[in-house]
Amino acid sequence: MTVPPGLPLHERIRSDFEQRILAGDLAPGDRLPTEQAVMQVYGCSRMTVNKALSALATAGLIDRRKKAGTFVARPRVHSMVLDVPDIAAQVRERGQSYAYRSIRRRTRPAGEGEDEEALLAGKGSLIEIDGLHMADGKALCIEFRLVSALAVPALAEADFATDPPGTWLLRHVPWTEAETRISAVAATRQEAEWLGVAAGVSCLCVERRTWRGAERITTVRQLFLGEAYDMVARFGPAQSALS
Amino acid sequence: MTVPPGLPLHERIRSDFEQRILAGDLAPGDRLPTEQAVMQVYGCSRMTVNKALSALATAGLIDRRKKAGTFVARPRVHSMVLDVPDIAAQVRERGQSYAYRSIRRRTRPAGEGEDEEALLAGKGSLIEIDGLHMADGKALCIEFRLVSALAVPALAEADFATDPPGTWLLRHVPWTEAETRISAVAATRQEAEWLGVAAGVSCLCVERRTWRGAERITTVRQLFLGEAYDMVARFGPAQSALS
DNA sequence: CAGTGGTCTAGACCACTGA
DNA sequence: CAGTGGTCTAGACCACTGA
Repeated sequence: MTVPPGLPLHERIRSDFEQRILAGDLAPGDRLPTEQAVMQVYGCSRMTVNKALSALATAGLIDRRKKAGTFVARPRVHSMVLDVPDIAAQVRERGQSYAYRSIRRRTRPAGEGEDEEALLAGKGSLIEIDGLHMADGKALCIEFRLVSALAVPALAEADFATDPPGTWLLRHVPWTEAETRISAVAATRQEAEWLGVAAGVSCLCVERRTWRGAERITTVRQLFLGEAYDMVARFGPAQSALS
Repeated sequence: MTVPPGLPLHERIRSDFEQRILAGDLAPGDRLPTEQAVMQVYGCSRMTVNKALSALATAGLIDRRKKAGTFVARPRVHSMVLDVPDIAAQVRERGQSYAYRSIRRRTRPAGEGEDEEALLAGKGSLIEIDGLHMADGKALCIEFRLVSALAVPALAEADFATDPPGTWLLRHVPWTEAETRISAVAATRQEAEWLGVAAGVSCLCVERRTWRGAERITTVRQLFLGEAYDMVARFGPAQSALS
């Protein structure tokens, strides 16, 4: 009864079990009461209980099996929520000035036989956009981007004075799927020169491919100065699905 | 009617709208039919429609506002699902042999005044576990770990012959929250020596802090040889909540 | 075969909020 | 104030699966 009364009943039930699980009061493998039992405890209908427990099952906190019952799930290791930062916003948040500086922008045919480029271009050509993300006038990240000209016809008239290409694309070509690969590389001489550091400096390399439905939109390779940048991933057992 | 009949109705409704959204047939900002309208189309009760659309709202594909209606959401940029790899499993998947090689294992008091260590140790001491992840006898990753002795008393008797410390901890001390920080660093001379490479080589640095409820469990810093390793993050608009 | 969760109905009252 | 989604009920039938 110390619970805020504004909360819907199904959320209160969900939250109650969630807390008992997170506190370790209910350990992995433990059996939860049946829906019938929970109904009686909360004095509500079965649908309300089902809604609460289904949410926990979707979130991966519990496993439900017919006849057997409901059990606290083993924690899953393999997925975390990764915050993908908006570079411009993040730079400004730190109180620095942000700027995008273009290195190259041109349209060209896809390389012959190169699967990756051909896949991206479809039956059209490629738009190549390379540039630097600057923080307080200093290079923070160098970015090499390829965009399918067919998929994004409006790009020809795009101006990156206000928004860098990534932000522009997000605003104009909503994507549905993306794949990001993260690794560490040493900057090549050319890359280091653009970044204003010595060749061989360690960089965080982010490669991202983006789709809209089945259609490939863009491929980008970003090299961040390793010390100046990092990414944070958080995990609460699929909390994102709950709140 | 070409739909597999085995699918529950609410999932079919959800899937129908999901596909129309992902295909771009319904664009961000577009309004979906009201629950009343969907009821009539599918010839079902409102609860069934509500279950389908609520799932899409939870997944972030649609926004629902009273009186105004239901709308296709703008794609969110800021969260992706990061696959956190189980190093041992991943090495074996590549057909290589996996081994964990201990470098150091000892119990010591927390450093004085060091907030991070003190926080982790609580009122107890720290267990320090450093080691190498080996693939086919070659070092792939060096790992520096601190564990709260209070939080994990069973660790004293743990044997890492079969499972490396990370896997052991996961099996024995289910965590509820973790925070991962990813960056690129150059290996120090000492680190490079353990890894069997030249000093200054670029490494992917993964730092993770793990909680169980409010209690800190472990802190780990892993240095992967950048070329030998990468991480993949995928995004479908919170698909994880759906499937 | 009996207990459990999965699904669905046909209603109801309400809070919110845009017209 | 009227339309919309949020929540909840008191039932029902069913599929699954462990005893």
